[in-house]
Amino acid sequence: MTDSIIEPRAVSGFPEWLPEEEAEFQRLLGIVKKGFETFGFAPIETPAAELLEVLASKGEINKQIYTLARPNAAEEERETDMALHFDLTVPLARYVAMNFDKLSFPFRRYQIQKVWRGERPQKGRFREFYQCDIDVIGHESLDPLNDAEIPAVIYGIFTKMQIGAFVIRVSNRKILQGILLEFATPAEIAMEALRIVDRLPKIGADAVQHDLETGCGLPSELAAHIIEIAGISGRGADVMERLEKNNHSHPLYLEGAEELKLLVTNLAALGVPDDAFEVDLSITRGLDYYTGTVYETFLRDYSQLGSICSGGRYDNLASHFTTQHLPGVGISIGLTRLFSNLLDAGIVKPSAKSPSKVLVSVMDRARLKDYFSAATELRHAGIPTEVFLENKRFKAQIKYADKKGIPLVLIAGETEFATGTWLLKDMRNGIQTSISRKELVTCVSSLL
RNA sequence: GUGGGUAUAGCUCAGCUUGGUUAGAGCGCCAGAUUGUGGCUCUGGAGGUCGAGGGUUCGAGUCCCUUUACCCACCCCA
Repeated sequence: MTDSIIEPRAVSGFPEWLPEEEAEFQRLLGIVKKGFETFGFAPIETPAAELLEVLASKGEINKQIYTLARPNAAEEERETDMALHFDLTVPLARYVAMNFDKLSFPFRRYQIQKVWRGERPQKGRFREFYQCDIDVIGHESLDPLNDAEIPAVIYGIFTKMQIGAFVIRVSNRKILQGILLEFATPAEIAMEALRIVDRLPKIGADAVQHDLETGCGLPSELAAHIIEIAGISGRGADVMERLEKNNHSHPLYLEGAEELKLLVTNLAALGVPDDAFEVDLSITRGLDYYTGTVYETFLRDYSQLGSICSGGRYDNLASHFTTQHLPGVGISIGLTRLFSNLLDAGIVKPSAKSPSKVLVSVMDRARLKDYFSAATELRHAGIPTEVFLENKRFKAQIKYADKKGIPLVLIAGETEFATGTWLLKDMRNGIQTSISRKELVTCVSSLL
């Protein structure tokens, strides 16, 4: 045996958590899952790998896509056409196109899976991370009411997470697009202009004005007007009022305003309070497949964390895979990034290191069967229980419960066996109570 | 891809400017004080090729060069 050990190193950008952190992550994951299902979204899972051809359906192969390879495979059996999915939208498009005849529309699905991107990792940016997606896919058409319901899903989830005040910001790309088209801006230029406007909060009005003029060739008056409109934000009703005072008449503009109004007027009934919602016309999202409503969600006290959930409406999900017309609307929560930020900020705290609620200590190894049957009773009652199996002093057993965050310790030695009255110690306050062996489950339950 | 920074104990870091006995601290870990009781305290202990390679020097954790890794920011995004 060689005495050289390989220095253990994890791949940068591929995060992993300690048990007490992972438990918290799983708790949040459960909230997301429940939140999605509460709105009738059905879970699906697609493979980690797709054919490169499928992932590259939008034209070029994204620089950030990882392919799969077997470095030791013989030359002739090397597969180079498999790649890890980069998001969940393209796999969804493929899935819907393939199963079109078996799915019922509108199709409401959620998908919580890891995705992989070849990025340079840094704080809050990973190469492997969880995306939690919901989408509603319509066939031929999808009512704008679907757009209105999405904020309610988001609101429900982040409220349950108890991660502080947050705000869902919503806009509709058709509004700015309509204005640009009204002034005869070519479609591609309009698209580019929206991308620039998206950076308004980040780089400021002057920089955007400059970029719109020099980058897109917009007349300075139009650029200024776009910035003015994009600068509108606030309570839904107030923004709608301001928009109605504008005299724009382009059909796209009117459509966008109408859709936004539908969303705004239904929020209260859908359970989204005013203080968690804002219309912000500067939100356009850089991605060009969004065609109408767009969403971004921020924590009020930690806006520097960036958007914790975003998405929007698109015209046609799977135009590369089918001739069926499939409009949709969806959002994605980047749970890994959110979780890692929440941990750093101390908004979520690591939980206990073990799910165990009871540690059965073993004082007398000759009575093992008594300890095991007590544990079995507790387990049958659904109470996570472990028995201390190592041959160590009692002190070490108590210490173990303390370190693992196990709240209750069941104790029985010579005296207890003699009287049939065991001890139950509550580690949280140090209080130790004598309990009848027969009432074990009842007593434990009442302390949990 | 562009620009900065860091690398010393399991973890967080000091030591480097002004090179010089056995390289330190806090936390964590193990043991004991208390052989049926954790957290607090005290005592003791284990644990380091000072990222790697080369150079300068009588002598390098410290100075110089190379290299690798990681971190942060930009771009973009979740």
